[in-house]
Amino acid sequence: MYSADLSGHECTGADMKITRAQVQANRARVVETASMLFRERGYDGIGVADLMKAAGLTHGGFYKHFGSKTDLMAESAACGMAQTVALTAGMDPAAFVRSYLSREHRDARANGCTIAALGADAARQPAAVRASFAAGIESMLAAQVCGAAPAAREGASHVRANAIDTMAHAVGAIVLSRACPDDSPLADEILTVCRDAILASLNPPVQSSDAVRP
Amino acid sequence: MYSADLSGHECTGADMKITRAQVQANRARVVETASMLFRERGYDGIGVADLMKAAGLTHGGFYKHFGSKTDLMAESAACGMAQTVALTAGMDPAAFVRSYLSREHRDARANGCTIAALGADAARQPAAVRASFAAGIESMLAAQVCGAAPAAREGASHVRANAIDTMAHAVGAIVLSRACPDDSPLADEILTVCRDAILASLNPPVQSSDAVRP
DNA sequence: ATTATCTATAGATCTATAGATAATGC
DNA sequence: ATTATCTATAGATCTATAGATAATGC
Repeated sequence: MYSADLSGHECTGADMKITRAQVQANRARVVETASMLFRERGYDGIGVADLMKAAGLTHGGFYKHFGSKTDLMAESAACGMAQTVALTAGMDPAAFVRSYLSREHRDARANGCTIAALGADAARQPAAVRASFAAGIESMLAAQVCGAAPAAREGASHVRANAIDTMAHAVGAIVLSRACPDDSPLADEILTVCRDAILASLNPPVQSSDAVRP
Repeated sequence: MYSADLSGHECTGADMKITRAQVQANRARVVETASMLFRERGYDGIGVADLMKAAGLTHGGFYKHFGSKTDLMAESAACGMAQTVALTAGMDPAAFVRSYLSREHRDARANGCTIAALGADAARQPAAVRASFAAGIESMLAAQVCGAAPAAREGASHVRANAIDTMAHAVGAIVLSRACPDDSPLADEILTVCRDAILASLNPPVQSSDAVRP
């Protein structure tokens, strides 16, 4: 049901057994599949058997790769956040904010920000999962995702604070907008109001917009 | 397990049957209990049987009160958000922000903001649940929770935008902080950074703080 | 020989329903 | 007579494990 065939393994159903590299690839595929399906349905919204099936495997094999479903939550969260860091690396802050607070991002949970999709779920999970989230958040801050740049004018010590603040602001906007019904005017209003407010906070308050010209 | 006895019904175990008013009270108790346990454990984190037990009833009776678990999600969300509106009514914006972005609120999910606890869960639920969230968000905006006040200086049409923006900002800070491990320095840093940023946004940027004096 | 995967299953759960029981309200 | 609650259960799920199978890697 969940879109195409993520499985990319060439060996057909019956003949099982597999090179060392295939084992690694199978494992990685489970992690990537999980990172998407967890974002789509929540940690309690999909079981080990369905995750394995979506990755093209049977569920009995799961425990040869992972100690528990919780372990996979932690690993797939790291995978999802690394994906976001890679995807947004080198974006300028305004471009990042525009893309993060877009309808496209809001409506594509499975490939969107892991924190917005699963942060609240993570709060109810064991420490290992939350540690993975904290590490992922730090990696986003280090990558200066979330537009840390403008704070430079106030000194380097505020760069981090501004990045944290912008990240929280953006995450909250997506969470709020997603909680509303599809096609709800409020859902879109939240997105545009917050997008404009965050964009405004990226620019020195008094400065006009001609700084954008090269 | 879940704290005291919410049940407040005087009739002891065996003798069942109950006045009209008791029926209403039983139903209300289920809704209130659910609004807390859902916030604590998520919509998929507690079942109908345990909810009913926590309310002092057996699970078979559930479907005489509610059409489905989904119906209870929608109703208990409205209950939780009405509780927050009542609790914060008349607070000035700065006081609200200080209390919302406190460690106490972050660490008390069961009695805290329904949107921060369940907004991401709601996104995966049927339209009825999300409609309840949209209505609850509107009621918070109408109550000028989230510090709409300072926008007045820019004209009434911006009051609503500022309230939306502040709500998203605050929700995101709680979601982010809760995703981190207990006692994580990052969890507290997120809270204090965002609290200060939101408080600063409540005051005219250039103005000093002497306006606080009566 | 090792091990990744498979089939099959144990033991808990979960939502929802069916039918019995006993008190209210006409 | 009605109905809120109870006990009991159907039918699906869920996590995790046990043991069989078959290909890799020494």
